Parts: sequence; C-alpha cells; structure tokens
Amino acid sequence: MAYPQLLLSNQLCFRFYALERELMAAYRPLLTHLGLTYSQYITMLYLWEHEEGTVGELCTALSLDTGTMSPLLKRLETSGMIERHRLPSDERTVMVQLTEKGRELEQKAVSVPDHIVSCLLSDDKSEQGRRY
Amino acid sequence: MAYPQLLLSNQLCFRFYALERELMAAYRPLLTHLGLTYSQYITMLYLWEHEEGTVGELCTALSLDTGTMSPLLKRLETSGMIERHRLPSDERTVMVQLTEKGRELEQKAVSVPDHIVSCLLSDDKSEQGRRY
DNA sequence: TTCAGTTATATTGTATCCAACTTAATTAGG
DNA sequence: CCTAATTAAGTTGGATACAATATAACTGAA
Repeated sequence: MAYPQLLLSNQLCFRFYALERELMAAYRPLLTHLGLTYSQYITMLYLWEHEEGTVGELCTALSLDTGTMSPLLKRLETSGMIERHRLPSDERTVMVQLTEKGRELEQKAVSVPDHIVSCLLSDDKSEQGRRY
Repeated sequence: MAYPQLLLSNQLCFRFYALERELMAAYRPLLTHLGLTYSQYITMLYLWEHEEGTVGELCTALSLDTGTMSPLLKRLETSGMIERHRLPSDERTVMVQLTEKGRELEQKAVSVPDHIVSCLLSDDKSEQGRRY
C-alpha cells in the first residue's frame, strides 16, 4: 500500500467518471426510442428552448468542440430533425433550426426526465440490471 | 416555456455530463505528461494496486466493456507499460501484468492527485484557461 | 484597395465507449 | 466420448470527444 492517494477507491474523479457513464446508460434506452443519442438530446433541448442557434452558440451552451458538434449536427440533419443554413449577412456563420419533425419530437421527449428520475430512484434491479 | 422539465438549465444530468468532461480536461495535461489517457490512468491505478489482473477483472473494476478494454490494453502494451499472457490453466483468460517501465511510472503519478486538487480549487484562470 | 490577421465552421487523426458479433477454449449433459 | 452450451477476449461498426489543421469569409490598417 505504497501510495494511498493512488488507490482507485480513493479517487473521487473516478466516481464521477463511472457515474457519468451510468447516467448515460440510464438515458440510452429512452433516447434510442426517440432516435437520439445523449449529445443529440441536449442539442435538441437547446433548440426546443431557443428554436434556433448558430453552431458556435450550441458549442458554447453545451461546452462542446466544433469537432464534436459539426458531425453531430450533420447526423441530426440526416435524420430530419434540423436544417442548417449559412447566414446571408455572414456566410461563415451556420444557423441551426428545428424542422417540423424536430419540433414535434419534443412531445415524445417530455416524459424522459420523469422516467430517468424513477429509474435512478428505483431499487428494482430487474429492469436493465441497473443499480440505483 | 412549454416544458420547464426540458430546460437545459434544469438538467441535473447535463451538469454531471459537463462536469465529467471538465474533470477529464483537468487531468489531460497532467496525464499527457505521463503518456497516458484517463482510461489508461485508472487501468494503471488498478495494476499499481493489484500488480496484475485478468481482462475481465479490469472490466469489472473499471465498469468498462471488453470492446473498450481490449484496444486500450493493446495500446498500453505497445507503449511498454504492461504485458499480456494467456493463462496455461485456461487459455481463454488473459492476465495483464505491469512491466518494469509500468511499475516505475507510479513514482511520476504520485503527484497527480494533488495537482488535480489544487487545479480544481484554484481561481487562477490564467492556467490553461480553466475555471474552477 | 489590398492583404495580413481574425473568425466560424468543417475536417482529420487518435482514443474512448458501447452494442453486436466472432473466435477459441472450457464445461456439462447424455 | 461428443456435442451443445457457456465463458473470455477480441473485433467491428457507429457515435462521441478533443487536438490540430484546413478553408472560407470577414475586418481593418497601411
């Protein structure tokens, strides 16, 4: 036991690391049902709240890199949830907007937070084998 | 404001998601100095503590899939930190062991937790531009 | 006006992650 | 003894993440 500060069980950050993946695993089946990943889900949360936003605004709001956001938006566009248009006033800037299909998805997403809460609070290990 | 439960600012899980990436960003420069990623770092933490372990034991301890662990171990082996050998008693099982180089790395890793703590507590935004 | 510097986004390369599948080895039941 | 089921790793495919680079558009100073 040379270095107690290096014991895995003493690593607070490892707990956050593991917790984050457990949370993602709790979301995954619910979001798969909506055809979204978690990153795509929070992107949609931003758009349901603001209706539109530039790529840069999305990156800032979600603390994500353009190297993550650009291909993510390309997939959301492919699945018909959003549209991308460059601004006439500044052709460098890309405005992301909800499509009607993307707007309608909000209805189906409303129940997600409640499902997550009951999933996180449930002691029923039979469901997906998760332990909360 | 149709659905307050869908507001990004009300999403506890999003805060965990963002926090986890901030923690990883805090580790990254320290671990890069050791030639490790965070996943590789916690794998080494396990090995420094237990000296060796099977792939399955590592997957269980770190809550990771073999699809993550196998290529990760391959990279640690390539960088000379570990060796992999199949057990003579059960050729399906692969035992992972520290090399001398991997064992020596522990000395350089001892300061990592303290650096992280001071990084997380620091108000000095000048260092790496992080905000804690 | 012109071009050097800046800005916004996209692309490339490396490394996770996980789901699903494959392969090889072991075990168990008849 | 022999095959079906199980087990342990590895592989493949799709989607993040981020660093570094590229590209195109805009801005400003000489």
